[in-house]
Amino acid sequence: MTTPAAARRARQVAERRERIVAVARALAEEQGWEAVTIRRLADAIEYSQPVLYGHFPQGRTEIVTAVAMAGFEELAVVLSAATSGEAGTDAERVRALVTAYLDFAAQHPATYDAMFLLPVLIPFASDDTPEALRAGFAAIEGALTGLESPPPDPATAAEVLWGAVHGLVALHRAGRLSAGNDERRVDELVRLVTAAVD
Amino acid sequence: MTTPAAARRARQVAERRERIVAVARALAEEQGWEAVTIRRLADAIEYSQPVLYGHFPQGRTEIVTAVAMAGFEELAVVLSAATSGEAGTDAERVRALVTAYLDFAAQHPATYDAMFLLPVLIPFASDDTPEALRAGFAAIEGALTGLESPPPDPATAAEVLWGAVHGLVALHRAGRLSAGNDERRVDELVRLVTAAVD
DNA sequence: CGACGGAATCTAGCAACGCTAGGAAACGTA
DNA sequence: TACGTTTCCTAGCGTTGCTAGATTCCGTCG
Repeated sequence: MTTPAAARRARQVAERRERIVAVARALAEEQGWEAVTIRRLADAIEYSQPVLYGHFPQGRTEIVTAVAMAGFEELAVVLSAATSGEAGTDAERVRALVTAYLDFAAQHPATYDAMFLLPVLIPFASDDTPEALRAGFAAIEGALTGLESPPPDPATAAEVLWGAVHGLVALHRAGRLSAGNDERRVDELVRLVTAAVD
Repeated sequence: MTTPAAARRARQVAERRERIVAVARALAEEQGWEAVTIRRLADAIEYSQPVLYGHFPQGRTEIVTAVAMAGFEELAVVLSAATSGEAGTDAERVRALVTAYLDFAAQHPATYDAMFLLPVLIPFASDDTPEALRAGFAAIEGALTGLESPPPDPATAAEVLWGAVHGLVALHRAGRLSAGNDERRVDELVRLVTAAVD
């Protein structure tokens, strides 16, 4: 049986959990993930460190995972929105998708790191891959099947396009790409995807 | 002036430095970079920890950098070799390049991480970028300019292709791509690069 | 209302990390 | 053989993630 008090406690616990995730994400975006330590998080939420392990038994990795999951959900929304508009040429629609992805990565670098760089407790490419990840991938695949001459294997093509965009993000953020050339790289990528015919 | 004794010492110092780098790389490939600690390296070379800081004043990061540099030199060789054969169709030559890159990443995962994932003390996309990095990039760019219908902006196209391949490596190693689909992804990437016409 | 019992929370500490100051030892030179 | 420099080690600082055990709080029930 659930007494009112227990319900209230459960709510408080959930709220505190959210607060931890929010603080972790904000701190990561402001000062990088190496600044996100259990001690600092504990200070921020004004509890002792063991409390954090009550919420996240797997420790720091599980907190990073929570931020990553939030990011995947946001990214799925962003990509779906970018591909929902049916209008425009092939190139315009692909560009909208790519740009949306790049913008997301640029606006939330630390969150993006949690999603794609840091070790995290999410089952990928598996049967129980979370819905948000499937949705994001589906948006990419959908954009490709909607092309005038769709690729022969859309699922694989989606993986490649995803890889290409992720690669640009990774190299760009690591400072490996020529500066002030972002536009041209997008042009080139769009050209590759849309100009390829069998 | 350099006495014979000093020359011998210099040689010994250089050898020990190489030994540190070799042990770090081997340990990283066997157990991952998180297992590469100063204490363990010191144990392995049978010296105390401060000795390592004599060789690498910037600490652990500088050791990772040394491994990364070795990797960049090897990668440049591999890519040059893959693009040197003039024979074959466009698709075959691009495939050779891509495959060489993917193979290198698969065979030296930890080294690849040092080169592209971990924080490192190398000036990228700058005037004093090391020669090995330029050479690797030049190999990619060269393969593209050698196409039947070269891309309008080869340097940018090389960045994009490099990003695409790196993205595939990154996603693949993070377990984000469907298993047993590697061949098809390469097919698709080659298709994109070679089938694109202005 | 008051005492019990379980849950929630904190204090304190472990082992490991990167890194460094300061003293000891080894070695080349005179 | 004695000096002085270079090389090296011992010991320790501050930090990390994480946890065992004591303590405090709080809802429930007599």
